Amino acid sequence: MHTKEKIKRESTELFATLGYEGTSMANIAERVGIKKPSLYAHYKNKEALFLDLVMDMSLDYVTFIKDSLGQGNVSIEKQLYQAFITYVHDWTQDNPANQFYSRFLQYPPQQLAEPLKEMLSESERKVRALFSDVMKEGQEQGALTMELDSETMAYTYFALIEGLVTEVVFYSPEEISKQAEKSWSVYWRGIRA
Amino acid sequence: MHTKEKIKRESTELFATLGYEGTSMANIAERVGIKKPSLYAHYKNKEALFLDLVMDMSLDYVTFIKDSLGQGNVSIEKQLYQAFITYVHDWTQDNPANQFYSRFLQYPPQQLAEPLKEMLSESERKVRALFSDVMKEGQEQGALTMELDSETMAYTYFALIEGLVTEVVFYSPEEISKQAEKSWSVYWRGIRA
DNA sequence: GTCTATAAGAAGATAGAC
DNA sequence: GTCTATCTTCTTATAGAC
Repeated sequence: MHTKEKIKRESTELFATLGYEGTSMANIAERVGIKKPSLYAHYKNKEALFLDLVMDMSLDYVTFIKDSLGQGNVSIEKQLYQAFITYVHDWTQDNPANQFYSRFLQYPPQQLAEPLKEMLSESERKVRALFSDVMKEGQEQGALTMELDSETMAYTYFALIEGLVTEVVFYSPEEISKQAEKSWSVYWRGIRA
Repeated sequence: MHTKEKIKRESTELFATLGYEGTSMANIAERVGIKKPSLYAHYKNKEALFLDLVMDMSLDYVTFIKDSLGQGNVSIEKQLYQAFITYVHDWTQDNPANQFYSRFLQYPPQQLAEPLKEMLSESERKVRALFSDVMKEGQEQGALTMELDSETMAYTYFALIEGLVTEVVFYSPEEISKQAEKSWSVYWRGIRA
């Protein structure tokens, strides 16, 4: 089953770069090093292949976020800062899996919009809940302001990260990482007690 | 030349919804109410049509931002807040032109990436400079903190807006507008003097 | 599982009449 | 400027041999 893994890896990259319609089965087969019809021995059709990738992504995403949050035995500020920087860094790197996730979360192929949104919304909900808890803990510890509610802080946290990642259009990953440090200080000033 | 306007309007909507490869010339012609070959009397080919739309967008974008900034005879806080809310509101509405702009800024069709980026980078640069100036003025007036530089405040401002707009994937425009108010308060706490 | 061959259709684009 | 007819190429997908 090594071929199937190769199909996944190559098609992830192609879909992320060229989009769903922009990527052809012939295109994928060529990269894998097999002929086009051989793909159909592994997947019923293009949609099935694509949805299999989406499934993988949504699982990996939650794992990635949990890891970036790290252990709870450091200060809230450190914990949030670390996850913030890691997230922005990894998401702006040339990482096909992340690019795939971001792209199709925002712009799914229309006929697959429903199942795709269903799969990914659940992941996002989990991740946001995770951070909302961290914020609440921070408030209890007296590290974060009580003037704002924890959901707002979590929501804004994600929006800012999302926005920074989007800047890859104009800036290099290195510039964005530098800018992320500065934007963090704006955000931290905004939520600290 | 009424037909050309109709072609632009309909194709903007289709491209924004279905993407570049996902939109066919037949598809556009049908919406316009003409036959496919008639399109070629107005545009040399699909790429030319698409690039004409991009050109329009980049012009409209700068105008829109200038308008949302309003006159300078109110407080910096009001001015920034107003533009912030307006931007998020308009960008999450069902507005084909804005959706077109956002989509292809982030994910251009690969063969058009170069000319497209060239056209849009210039608009973005202008808009950012506009805001950087407002921030500097705010610092001189003593309304904004001197601990941060004006570029950082401007950059973070845009990143946050971008991120909020991205949330349309999960939330309704109304929910996002509400959240934008709250995220604004985080941001304002972060930059005020 | 992989191949060659091929079907069936849709894509972008052109020729030439009106 | 718009049409019908057509070309060429590319698309997804299947049949059937090995």
